[in-house]
Amino acid sequence: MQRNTRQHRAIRRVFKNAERPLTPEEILRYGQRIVPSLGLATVYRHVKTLVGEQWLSEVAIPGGGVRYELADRPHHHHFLCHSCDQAFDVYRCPDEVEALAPDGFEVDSHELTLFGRCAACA
Amino acid sequence: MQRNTRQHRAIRRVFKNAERPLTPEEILRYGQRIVPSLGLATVYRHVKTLVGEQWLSEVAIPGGGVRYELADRPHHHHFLCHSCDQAFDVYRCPDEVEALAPDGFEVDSHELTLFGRCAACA
DNA sequence: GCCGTAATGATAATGTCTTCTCAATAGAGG
DNA sequence: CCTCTATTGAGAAGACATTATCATTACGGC
Repeated sequence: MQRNTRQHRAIRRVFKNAERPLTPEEILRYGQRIVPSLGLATVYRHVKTLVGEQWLSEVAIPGGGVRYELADRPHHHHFLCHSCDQAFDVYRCPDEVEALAPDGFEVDSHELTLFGRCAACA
Repeated sequence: MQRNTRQHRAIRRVFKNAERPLTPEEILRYGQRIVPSLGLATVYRHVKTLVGEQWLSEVAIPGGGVRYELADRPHHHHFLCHSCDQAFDVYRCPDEVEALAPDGFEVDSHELTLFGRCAACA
């Protein structure tokens, strides 16, 4: 991952354009619009590297598969549309979440996922 | 699943005693304390049936595997300890969660998961 | 433009979780 | 207690996501 290949540029461009977390299949699909020959193995290879470089971060959504998004986004949560199965960002967060844990439990992070239908599907 | 077998009773007892969501492996381990010969296939068979009967419900925790819990529990959320990898219940919930979604999005459910160390591990 | 080699992409292999198969076992009605 | 057959349990098989293999391609320094 030291050469500046078309595939590498394409994958980074896909994330720069995306406003939401993407699955490997979505990355492949969008990337192939830029480099039609792009293969799934290359997607996985670069995603792994980019996560290691902290350029991407993993998004774990209950029920859905693993997704990835730019690591530099501020704290936020996600919405999963059960109609089109796409994930979206939610930039609002309930306060005092850490205080919800039972006594004696140490909270160091939290995930909030909303489920329903996105604006396009509703 | 019409006969009242030792295995069936054991699996239901495990859930009645459990205060937290269990993975298939945990169900197997606890169930074998009651019926030592219990096999994993039997666990999966009964879990599937019990979910169909709405006696159990699936708990999707980001990052962790699938877990199951009694379906009759009131609305609550979960805590995943990254030290012992056990899930726990959290019976407090932030208000107005549904209002967090962007305009035009219809929310019909939500999941909140806290991560950290449980009381026993902290 | 050439060359060395990193990157690619098709496919095989892997790992993990879940379900299927089938001979042996054990509920439960008579 | 017998008999019928649903259930069990061990292992095989399947499904799925991710990673490894390796011949081919194409960056990029010279």
